[in-house]
Amino acid sequence: MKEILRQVMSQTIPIAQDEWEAFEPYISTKTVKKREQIVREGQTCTEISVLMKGAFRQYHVIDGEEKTTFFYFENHFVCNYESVLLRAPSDLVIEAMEDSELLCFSVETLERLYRLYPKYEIFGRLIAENVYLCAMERLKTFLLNSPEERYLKFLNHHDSQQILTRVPQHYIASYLGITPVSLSRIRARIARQDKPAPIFS
Amino acid sequence: MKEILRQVMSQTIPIAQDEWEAFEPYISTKTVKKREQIVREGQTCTEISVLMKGAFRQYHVIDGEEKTTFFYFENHFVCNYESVLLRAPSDLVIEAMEDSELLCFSVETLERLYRLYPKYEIFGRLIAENVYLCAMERLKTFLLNSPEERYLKFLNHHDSQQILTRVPQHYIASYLGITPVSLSRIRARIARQDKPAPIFS
DNA sequence: ATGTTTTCTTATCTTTTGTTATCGTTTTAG
DNA sequence: CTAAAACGATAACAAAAGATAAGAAAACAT
Repeated sequence: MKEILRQVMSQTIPIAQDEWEAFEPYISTKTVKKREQIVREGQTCTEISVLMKGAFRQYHVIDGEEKTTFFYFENHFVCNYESVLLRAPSDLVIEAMEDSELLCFSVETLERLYRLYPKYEIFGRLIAENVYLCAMERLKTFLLNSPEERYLKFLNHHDSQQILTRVPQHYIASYLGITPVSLSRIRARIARQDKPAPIFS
Repeated sequence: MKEILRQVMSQTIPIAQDEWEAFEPYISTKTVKKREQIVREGQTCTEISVLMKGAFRQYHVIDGEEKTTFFYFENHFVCNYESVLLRAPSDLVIEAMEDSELLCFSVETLERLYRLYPKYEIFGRLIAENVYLCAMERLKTFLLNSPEERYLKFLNHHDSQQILTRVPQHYIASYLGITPVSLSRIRARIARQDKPAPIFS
């Protein structure tokens, strides 16, 4: 089970046996029911998780409205990275969309590893660089693409069959920065273009 | 002169004398005329600069149109960080808005320092974490704020007197993800609210 | 200095998006 | 299993934003 985390981490940098053994005992498992929150508003995030099974969404509450800003799926790191880095209370919620299973370790543990093994410092940098690239990718779609293009890119990025069945559409709309009605229109427009009007009308 | 770079770097982590001396000889200066490009489309970015004097903007060319996506001012690092990290050709241009002066060093130099002094590895991580926080801050304004709120936040973030005189308004509009006409309307709306209609009309 | 270019505002028209409401369907909870 | 809630498509109307053009003002070049 924990081997999966090692594999996920090894995607960035190989980890030697002793380095892994200093880490492994500090990893715990967590099971979470649908709608449970693993990061709450106002609470500082001190744990980092890897999602083994299930799905989460992240949202801000603005004027009583939930604005979905991120999705988490299998094999991805789940945490409010901003809250971790700034040691500041979270301004967002991370909530399970399905019953889920996680591997967890504390930020404290990671920082201890930074000091013990320089390689984990590199790991920390690669993680930061990686989440930066993701954030930029996402930012660029807002600056350079229309909502429709944004939706199509979103589908391409994920397994579009899977995501459309696992994630309610109005969460996706929020994620794309548009209203559910608007997304519904975009979908109708795309469907119309894919299947042009029949010759005999 | 180069001391300023040391100061900028020391904002993240203190740098010892020997660590600095391993770096200092590899820093060069560069003067750039207005409209000159220091990062070109299609070219991989291999240099990191610190802006001593002047101002730059970063833009993507989409359907022949220049979409401004970032501004750089004094004491900030200037580079296409994505291109640096991925060692991939730049999809954007970084161009001087004013005659400018830079301190430059190569990515190669930084990576050599990573290997020589672990502290530079930490420095690299802190830089990555920092640019991530900036990217997220910006992303959130698109997801959570209206164009008008975005404009007001933008003014608060910078010296609003300065930025409005140094940066053409249509660049700002592009940066905010709206058209110049739209920004002009927003400004008119704000001005109207600030100075309500006189009693005698 | 002066003619040209760039920049900003404003007006008009069009398109897109948001808002609200309705309806049928699906999901959820007791 | 059934009532209630949530979800998605669609329509109608309102609001906002884009496109375009015209004109004034500022910046720029020679």
